Amino acid sequence: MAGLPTTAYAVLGLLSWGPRSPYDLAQFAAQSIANFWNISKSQVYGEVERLAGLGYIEGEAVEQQGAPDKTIYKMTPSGEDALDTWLADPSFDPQRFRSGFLVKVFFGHRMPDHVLEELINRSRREWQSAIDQLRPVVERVPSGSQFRYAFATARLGLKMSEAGLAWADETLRELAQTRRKKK
Amino acid sequence: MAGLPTTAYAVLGLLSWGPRSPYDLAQFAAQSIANFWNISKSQVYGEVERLAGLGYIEGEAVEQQGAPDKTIYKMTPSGEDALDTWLADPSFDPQRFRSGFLVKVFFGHRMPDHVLEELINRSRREWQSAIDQLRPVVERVPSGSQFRYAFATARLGLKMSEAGLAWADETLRELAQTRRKKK
DNA sequence: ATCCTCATGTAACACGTTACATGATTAC
DNA sequence: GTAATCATGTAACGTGTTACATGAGGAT
Repeated sequence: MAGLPTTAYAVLGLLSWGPRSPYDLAQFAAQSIANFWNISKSQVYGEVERLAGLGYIEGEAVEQQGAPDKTIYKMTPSGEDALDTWLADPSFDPQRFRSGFLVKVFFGHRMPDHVLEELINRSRREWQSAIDQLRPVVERVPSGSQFRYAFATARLGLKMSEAGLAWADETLRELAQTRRKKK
Repeated sequence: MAGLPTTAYAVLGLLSWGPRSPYDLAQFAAQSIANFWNISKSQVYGEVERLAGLGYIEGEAVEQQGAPDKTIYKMTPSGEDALDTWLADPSFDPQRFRSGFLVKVFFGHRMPDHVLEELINRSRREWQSAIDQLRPVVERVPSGSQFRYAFATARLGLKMSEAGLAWADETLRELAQTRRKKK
């Protein structure tokens, strides 16, 4: 039934944690769900527009000095309903993993070995830094918190990154071995 | 100065494995790189257009009976150059993971427990079936093959899926535990 | 006979990113 | 005092998905 894109519900959901301006929402999104659902700043502006049109949220103009005026949005009861209805539907939006890096690896037989190696090394660093960022988050999760599900997403991110790191190491070893043989 | 989107190079790269029609290319893509770089049918038509305009590939019309006529594209030498130049550049296009499912989990505190559980169960099945699909591929990789890098991407997919499965199991256990406490 | 899928392709639209714009602070 | 960043937002564009179209062949 519903029909709004996930991004719309994501914005709505973030607003369920308190009123915010689009600008703040974008920042909030970047620090919370961005690892598995990135939303660009402009998209947020678009979505609040749509949600307001549907009556799911309401905006209030706030004048400021020292910074441009802004609009702060907050959920309406009808927005809460919409969010909960969406959440109650267990239909499974397929997950997409998109990696230009892997496209290059896929054509690795056309690449000079050292370039492939450097590429994989970069991916390794990338994953390592994701791990460094997520590990502390996952470890300091308050176990009884009502937000443990939010943290669960970080746990998955961590596991995925660890898998990526392991793969990079494994593949680098294989590359080194191959090169030794060729010599 | 490159500048083409990854999708274009992906199509070009697939053509490096032999001439194909856009329709066949789309199928080929679906069976090879789709796990980390999905390309829709219509996109393929668009990209061959662009690549042909750049002189990277050439199309030849083929008449058929019993099926609509088609155009078969093949790489030109200048296309090979373009592909190799792109491959030689180790710049790192950041990987994006997109999962509406995780967005729901993120707001799990608003969901009835059994819905969350069902959702995670679905993701579990999803990952399990990815594993079932990838494991045989990874295991029958001919070790000396020039295509071992292509298989390496499947290995990563497998590791990622295993990580997802482990997470689902872990999270389901946690959920069950929480529910027991609440009773 | 009818319906479904295959093989080919096009068109419309929605999603998402990047670049632009602007005045106020903060940094050097 | 000049440059970078912050806080707000808009506009333009490119990417990607979904729906449409069509005739032949296979399935029931």
